[in-house]
Amino acid sequence: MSDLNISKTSTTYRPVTCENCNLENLCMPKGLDKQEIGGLALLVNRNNIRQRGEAIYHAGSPFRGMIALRSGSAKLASFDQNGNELVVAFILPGEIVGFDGLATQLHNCTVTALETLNYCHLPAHKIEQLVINSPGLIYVLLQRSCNELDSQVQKMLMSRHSAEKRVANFILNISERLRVRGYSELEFRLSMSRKEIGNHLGIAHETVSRIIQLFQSRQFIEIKSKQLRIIDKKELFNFLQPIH
Amino acid sequence: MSDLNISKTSTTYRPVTCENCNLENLCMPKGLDKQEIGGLALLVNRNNIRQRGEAIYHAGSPFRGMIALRSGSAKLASFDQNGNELVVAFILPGEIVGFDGLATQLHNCTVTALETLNYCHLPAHKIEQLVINSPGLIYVLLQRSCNELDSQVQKMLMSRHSAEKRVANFILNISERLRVRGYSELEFRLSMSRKEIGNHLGIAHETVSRIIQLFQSRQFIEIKSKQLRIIDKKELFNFLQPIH
DNA sequence: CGACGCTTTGAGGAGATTCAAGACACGTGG
DNA sequence: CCACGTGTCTTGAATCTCCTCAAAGCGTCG
Repeated sequence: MSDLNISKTSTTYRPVTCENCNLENLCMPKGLDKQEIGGLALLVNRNNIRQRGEAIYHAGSPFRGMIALRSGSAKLASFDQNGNELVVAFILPGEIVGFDGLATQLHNCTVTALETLNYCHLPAHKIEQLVINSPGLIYVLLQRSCNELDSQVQKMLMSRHSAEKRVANFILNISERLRVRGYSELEFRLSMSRKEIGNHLGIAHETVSRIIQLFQSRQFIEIKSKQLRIIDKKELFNFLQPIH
Repeated sequence: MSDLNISKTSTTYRPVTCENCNLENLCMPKGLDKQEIGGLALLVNRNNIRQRGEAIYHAGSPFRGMIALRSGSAKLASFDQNGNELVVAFILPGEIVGFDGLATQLHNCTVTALETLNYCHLPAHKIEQLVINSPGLIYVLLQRSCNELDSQVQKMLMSRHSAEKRVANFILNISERLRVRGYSELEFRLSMSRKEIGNHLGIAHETVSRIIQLFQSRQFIEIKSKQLRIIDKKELFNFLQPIH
């Protein structure tokens, strides 16, 4: 609380709105005019926090609206009829979730914090207003949704490849997404467990572990627990080639 | 041409538009008011035809717009860097494709006719008009896109299961989609090859063949070449249960 | 009718899983 | 600050599912 007050009285402080959000062009406003961004700013709830293990929304619950992650990371997971978890995606800052509930008005997935995170929330009941007042934003959501479809197809393509290629691609994919968002692309923390990685990639967690050790033994990466450093990006890319 | 003229002078003839399309509630107009449907009718090109093996659009080509299949069937396929095909989905009447090009304005996938087909086409350049003139339609597209995402997650869930469960689920999935669209759910023609089924399900075509024969030997189905009859739907469902 | 592709069936092998057990890391409480 | 316990991670060995390769049968279309 005291920290917050200091910030508020600081001369450099400005409240974070959509206009000056540092996720510009990564979150929803991409491609909108200033008027529309201003309108969006009035609808969005900012600065929501979740601790590791806490959910933002649950599978089966009514559609909550769209969520834009500002910091931290999360996993998006679905469940089969027996309650087995399927990790659909890992979510990084600037990425959006919520599409899994938009069509049916019931969430298909659960979003769970992998570490302390902060997010913006566009409530479901305000989306209808946007259809009339800011159709451009709905179009942006449509584009985002289609981006998600594209990346699902990419994942489907990867599922045809060996476990080694999947892990190499996974590391490079996280690296690239962090780079685009201004984080270090060569050194970062894997906030998810081996089990969650394996679940997401469709391989056993023991296999993930073996392959990570293999990459380390070949000096492609250095791994200490969850801390990852990419030593030889080129060799990781080579792993994706047909010869392997 | 002469057939067309006969139709036009026939007293029972009415041009097919979005207002009287027999795909009502399956194609895009779902949830739109009459004015919007009328507006859409002016933008859509109807009665496009492709023969078996011909493409509606190709991966890598500029976004053509949205396609609603009216009759026949198609496959939606992506390709990896080595040109290997990945069958992303099979498309049945009333279903929509085109999302793979909407975000990037370049198609990610190729759509190929599996048999003679007929489709409606909403051209790409007219979609921008819709954002302003008929935001409701963009919202419908967003919902459809999210439906696609949901079904991709379902496919991801199935990929965790055995080859037998995948084939059982595939047959039941086609059956259900045909039923919803008013076709026979127990007897139909599989317009795709075993190879394409295997590619889509992530298993070898020999495995598909073996499992289809297994199902036939157990009297769950009857298969003659591509003609399929479901004899015991319940037993196919049983195959999806954990005990198997 | 011949050729080609699709489908079926068999045999052997490879990659990944499962099971098991020990090492390690982390958070808690003494 | 260290001991402790729990969950995560690593490593090994045996097993299994499915793939690959091969060849024959079938269907279809020019």
